[in-house]
Amino acid sequence: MKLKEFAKQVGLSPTTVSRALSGYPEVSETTRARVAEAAVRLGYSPNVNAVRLKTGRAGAIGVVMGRAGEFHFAEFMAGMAERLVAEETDILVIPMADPNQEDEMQLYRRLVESRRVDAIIVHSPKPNDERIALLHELGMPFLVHGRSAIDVPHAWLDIDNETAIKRATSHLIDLGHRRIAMINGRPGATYALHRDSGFRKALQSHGIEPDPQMMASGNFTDELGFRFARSFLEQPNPPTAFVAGSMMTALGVYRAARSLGLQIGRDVSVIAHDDVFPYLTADNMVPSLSATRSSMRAAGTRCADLVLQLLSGRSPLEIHELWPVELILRESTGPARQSTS
Amino acid sequence: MKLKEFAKQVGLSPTTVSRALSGYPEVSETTRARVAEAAVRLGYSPNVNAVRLKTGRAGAIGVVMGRAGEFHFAEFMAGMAERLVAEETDILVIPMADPNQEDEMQLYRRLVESRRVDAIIVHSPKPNDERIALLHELGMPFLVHGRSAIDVPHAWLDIDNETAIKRATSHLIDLGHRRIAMINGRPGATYALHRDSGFRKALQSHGIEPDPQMMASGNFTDELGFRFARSFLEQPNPPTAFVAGSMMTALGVYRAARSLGLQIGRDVSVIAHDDVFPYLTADNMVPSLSATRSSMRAAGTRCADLVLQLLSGRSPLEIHELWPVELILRESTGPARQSTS
DNA sequence: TCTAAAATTGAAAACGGTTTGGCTATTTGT
DNA sequence: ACAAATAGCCAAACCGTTTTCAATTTTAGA
Repeated sequence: MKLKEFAKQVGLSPTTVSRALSGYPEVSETTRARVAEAAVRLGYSPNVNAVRLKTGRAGAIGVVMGRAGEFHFAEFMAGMAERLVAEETDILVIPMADPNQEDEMQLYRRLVESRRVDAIIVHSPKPNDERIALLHELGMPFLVHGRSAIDVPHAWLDIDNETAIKRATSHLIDLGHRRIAMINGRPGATYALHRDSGFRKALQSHGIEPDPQMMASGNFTDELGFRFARSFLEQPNPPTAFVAGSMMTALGVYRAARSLGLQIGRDVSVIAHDDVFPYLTADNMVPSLSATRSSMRAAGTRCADLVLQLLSGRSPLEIHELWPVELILRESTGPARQSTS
Repeated sequence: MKLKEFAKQVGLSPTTVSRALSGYPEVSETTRARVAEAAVRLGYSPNVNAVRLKTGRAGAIGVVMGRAGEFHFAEFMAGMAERLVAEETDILVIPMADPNQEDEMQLYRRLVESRRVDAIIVHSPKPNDERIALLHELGMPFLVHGRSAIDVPHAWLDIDNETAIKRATSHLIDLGHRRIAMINGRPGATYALHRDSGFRKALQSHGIEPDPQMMASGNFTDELGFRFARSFLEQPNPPTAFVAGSMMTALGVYRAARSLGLQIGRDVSVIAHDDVFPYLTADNMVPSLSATRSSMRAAGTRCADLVLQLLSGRSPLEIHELWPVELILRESTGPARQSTS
């Protein structure tokens, strides 16, 4: 059913019908009601592609998905979905071919030029992120999930990784731990740098020298958690506590400790960052996992909200949100045992 | 840069330029080359919305995302992305408001009518799935990931859940287990029914009566895995083996067994279904987890491929793929211990 | 009651491409 | 050498809306 045909059925011009449905003020209330009723009855809905062509709006916000198949991703998108379901906006997932730098820029450029999305959400930015510079230059509205130090105005939402990890680390120090290992995320990303910084600051303020032998970084997988933890624990002077980057990493750390006969919370303490997944909860681990916690889903919802604000004209300069992170202490952290050496 | 302007620059008519870029045969090779070069040089690319309006193609395939934030989802999409990155097609994620039946139908109906997608992938169908009937009725191309018994022609790709679970269960029986618990997925979905069926058939062919006290189903979370396993193990006549629906469920089962001082692989055997996640691998668990395995990512890639075939005219009736599932035995399964009763 | 202003409605021009049908030059076949 | 076929290109119609601008009807003011 096309507008023209529908308009004829209702006995009005396409113009008026269009206005009635789009809620313009210059159409009488009675007419609007009549049109609305007829639309439902006859099952008319405007052709999206025509609307988009005419208005220039794409009705979608874009998210570029890397190859790594991050488990955070689904949760973030579920959050976005929660907000977007009420709007006439959907999520466009753009597959990224290779982690190749140049290709990625090309991808963003094409994405912008193709006008398939009204805005883009950029994930895990680096301090000097080319994508941000590019999007700004191209005039595409975008929001950064995470932070960048780049000297280009942009909207962002981030969690306070530095403070979170600083508090977590300080807490371990307060418990008497002096040899603390750190398993961080992908090197290069700002969030990893912030966590590193929080970690170092906590140590420093207690006069402890960070030991590069006990600091590692990589993808958030149980495998890496295990490998790193295991290798650290097998060192001559092993750590008594771990700060882990994710729930999966924590699973690996638990496994490593167990495999060496160490009891978590007594022989070794662990704090991890928890993005709050419905399928894997820190509280349920054995022993329950102390964690810095911030809901990925909530972030997705809020990011969607902010993007919508951006699209309705709010300045990117006003959109900066730094979310505090909870520190939830459970059984995986305990006082440091006396050194046996 | 618009077509008209670009055509003028190249010194050709819009018609010829359009044809040259779209690869129509009635344009000479030299002209085509010239146009292609100029397009790159001048940075011309057709307005997607105009193309879509004219051709009626949306250039996207739709996936409806439920609220549950399934962790499989991201992996499946990553797989799709692998295939789609080469095409001019992207993934449209449609947020689903409520798990409300009527609303979901309404959502699909609107999605089809809005012409935002060229095809839809339907997940976790039920034996008599209304969505399939609806999409068929509306004439929207779609592919079902999973299976349905509904009497409507449709393309599908599924893994052989029944055989997988049957083999897994049979293997446990061969090891001497007689009391085997089953923790299945969301009731209602065909895959869960197939698994149930495989489970029962294995028992039956060995003359074992399934015990409803040791069968449960629900979301794939570690929490439910733990709860069910724990309650089963605390029964007067506890199971000696578990068939678990997912990796997360298995984590919960491991936890439950440990919490009761039972050793996995010796006191209790566990087999789970593994969708192959990069961040949580069965091989790395302690003890390593025996599993029925099938790559979710590969399924995503193949589904994308099949949808593209569907769109280029292949009949849905020809598209039926049933993938075999590997059974990988590791340390979590072992011979049943003699009953202590 | 009559006119100016306000409230409604419509006709037609975009939006930016693709594609039908027609029109010239070339080839090709005999 | 000539008719028929083929290549290569273009003008114009069309896809289904939104929106400008103008026309018409009501309402308000004097």
